[in-house]
Order: sequence, then C-alpha cells, then structure tokens
Amino acid sequence: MSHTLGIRQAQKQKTRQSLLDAALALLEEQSLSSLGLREVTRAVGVAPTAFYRHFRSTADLGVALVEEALGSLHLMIGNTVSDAGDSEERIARAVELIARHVAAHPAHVRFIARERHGGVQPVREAIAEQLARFAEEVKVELAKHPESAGWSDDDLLMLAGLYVDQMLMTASLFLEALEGPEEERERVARVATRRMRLISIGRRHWLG
Amino acid sequence: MSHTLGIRQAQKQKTRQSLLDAALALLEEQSLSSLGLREVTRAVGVAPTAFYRHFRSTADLGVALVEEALGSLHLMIGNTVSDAGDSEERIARAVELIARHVAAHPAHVRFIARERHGGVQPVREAIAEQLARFAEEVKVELAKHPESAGWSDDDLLMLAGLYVDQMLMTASLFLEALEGPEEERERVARVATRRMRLISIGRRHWLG
DNA sequence: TGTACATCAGTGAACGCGCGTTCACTGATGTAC
DNA sequence: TGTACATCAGTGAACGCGCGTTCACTGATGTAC
Repeated sequence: MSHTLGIRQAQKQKTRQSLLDAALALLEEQSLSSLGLREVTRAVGVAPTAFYRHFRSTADLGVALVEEALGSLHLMIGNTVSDAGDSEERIARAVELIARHVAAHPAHVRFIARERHGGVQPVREAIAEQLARFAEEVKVELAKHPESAGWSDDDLLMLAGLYVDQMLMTASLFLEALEGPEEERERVARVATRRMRLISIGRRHWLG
Repeated sequence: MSHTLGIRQAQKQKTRQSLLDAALALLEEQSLSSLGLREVTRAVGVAPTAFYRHFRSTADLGVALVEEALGSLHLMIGNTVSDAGDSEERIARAVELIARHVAAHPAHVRFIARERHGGVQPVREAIAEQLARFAEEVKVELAKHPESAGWSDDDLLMLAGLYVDQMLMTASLFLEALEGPEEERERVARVATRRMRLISIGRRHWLG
C-alpha cells in the first residue's frame, strides 16, 4: 500500500479544515479584519490555543482561505474560455458556469468579493496574485482563438483582465440574488450575458 | 443677515465631522466591521459616550460616510459622460477625472471599494443604492448621445452599469498605484483607457 | 437689556465581558532497537 | 512482537486590556418674558 498519512497528521489536517470551514461560515456576516481567533475555535469546539498549532493569526488563516477558494479554479478556466463553439455559445457557457459555481460555493465567492479590497493586506495581496494568474491563463486561452490574430500581447492581457473582472462582478451579483427568487438570478444572467456580448463585439472590431 | 446656525448646533456639527474624519482615517487599515466606537472617539479626543449624540453605532456612521463619499459625485457625472467631444476625448476626460478624484479623496475611494462588498449590511445597501442612482444618471446622459439611437432603455442601463463598474475598478487601481511611482499610475491610465475604448467600440457595433 | 428656566452636547465612573497570548501540561501517536 | 523514549496536537488556567453601553451629571447655550 502507498503512503498514508499517520493518524496524528490526519487528525491535524481534520482540525485545520474544521477551523477553515468555521471561519468561512463566520465570515458570511463580517469581514476578516473583525474575525476573532476565539470565535473560530469556539465554533469548532477546540481550545483557543489550538488555533496556534495551525495558523499564526486570522490573517494567516485568511491567506489559506484564498488558496482554498481560488486555487482549484484554474482548471475551470481552460474549459470556460476554450475556443469550442462560437462567441455566443462561449458566453452562455461562461455565465452558466459562474452561476453554478456561486450556487455550489457561495461562501467562498463571498469571501473573495469581500476581501479583495478588504482591510487585511496579506489577504488582498494573495487574492491579487491569484487573479493576476487567472488573467494570464485567460490571456493564453484567448490567444488560441482565431479572433486574436494580430493582437498584441498587451492588448490580450487587457482583454483578459476585463473578462476576469467581469466574471467576479457577475459572481458577486449572482451571490446577492442567491436567496431571492429564480427570476432575479435570470435577470443577472441576462445582463451579464449582454455585457459579455458587448465586450465580445468590441473585441471583433478592435483592429481596424 | 440670513439664518446662521446657533453656537450649539455649529459645535455639534463640528464634532460630528471630526468623528467622520477620524473614522475615515482609521478605515485605511481595517474594515468598518472591526472599527471600534472608542477607537474613533479616542482619535477625536472626546469621551466614548459623546459618540451616541451623533450616531447609533459604527454601522450608522458608515452610512453617513457613504453619503459623504458618493453624495457629491452626482454632479460630476454630467460632465464626464456629456456628449461634448468625440468618443476618444470623452474617454481621456473620464480617466483623467477619475485619477484626479482618487488623488484628491483617496480615503473616500478606499472606503467605498472596501465596503461595497464589506461585512456591514446597511452600508452595503447604501452604496448599492448610490451606485444604482449613478447608473441611472449615466444612462440618461448616454441616451443623449447620437450613438444611442435605436437602443432600448434596458440596453442603455446595461451599458451604463458597465461604465459605472469600470469607473470603480479604475478608481481602485489608481488607489493601489497612489503610493508608487508615477509610471505605475500611467500604466493604470493606459489600461483603463483601452478597456473603455474596447467597450466604446462594442457600443458602436452593438446594433446590426 | 436682564432674569429665570429649559435644553442638550459632552463628561466620567462603572459594569460585565470577550479578546489575544503565555505557559507548563497531558497523553496518544511515532520511532528506534 | 515488545519496550523505552521522543514527538507534538490539543488543553486549561491565567494575565492584562480594551470593548460597548448605562447612568446621573455639568455647564454652556437657547428661549420666554
């Protein structure tokens, strides 16, 4: 049998994950800069001091949450921005995918939207870094499209950044509509689709 | 002589403004949800209990800050989106105006960017309300442009919202570049200009 | 203009409470032989 | 397999501190006559 984690390591991982989960839940109604260490450990059911076995501070935990929330999204990008289908199909796919992601991971999306410009510097930086990576990856995918012929690398990165920001904006709007009626989410999807369409039209006519 | 405020009223206003100023300064390094009432009064030099003569809570103070930060911006919109000049001139004017505004009121801009998705619901709502008003006003201005012939009201509002979000995004990027070298701010201006240009091109080809 | 009373912005003491951090500890898990 | 020692995740008491809120107050400003 291959390497399994020792009992001790496995238990530690489990506690760490419980701390992350509890923090994420508590962050639905406040910002990271007001999240207390004791608040988190109380929610998990461990002693306050146990926190220090896993994180130096709540800011440190926040950085771990950024990794958890955005780290796994890189694979998704290839599929979303891939050159399969025409422009209109790609837009519909992207909006649908964002809606699904928000419904599946609302707390993660809320955390990122909230802390992107939040009061905790290391967390802001971690998010900025991940988003820059996203933009880079989107750029690479966009470059594969035939519509990108003749585009400078710089212009492609500009367009990629515009898409990334638009995705985040859309995710945030879906989030606000999550508790409301289906009708509201459809409205968000429609507006997001038209925004993407307009950008897409601008893209086609960018040169000449 | 016309009606002047009584001495008592004038002094009260002054203290209130001091509380708002002190809070805004403290919010450069944290979020509203972690801002303490005693922290604010200490910075001003009044007793903690004096706070209650002006605000029910820090959330209440936050709503007042939203009004202060965004309330005065409505007039600016007419000038920015007015139909004077061609598209390229309008974009340059808007980017320049955003840069100036960020340089003149960095703390206000930071506050809005931070609390737009922040942890304090009444403040989020106040910001959302103001931004919706902005979008509405931008829509009205856009409708006056000749390029808007044939556009539905709904599509104009979609475009207006895209512009408003773009302005906020740009303001936030200028803010991050505020402490750095001039070169960095120019980079932000260039990218923002091209984004607006792309949107503007999409706009021209939206119909047909 | 002067007087007597009302208003109310800001005070200061007091309260109970939860915070982050330290420290020496315990006891289950891991490791060497 | 069994034993003896090392590791280390989680404990629990203790600390000093700042928090939000209450309350009765003071004294300058406002108002009525």
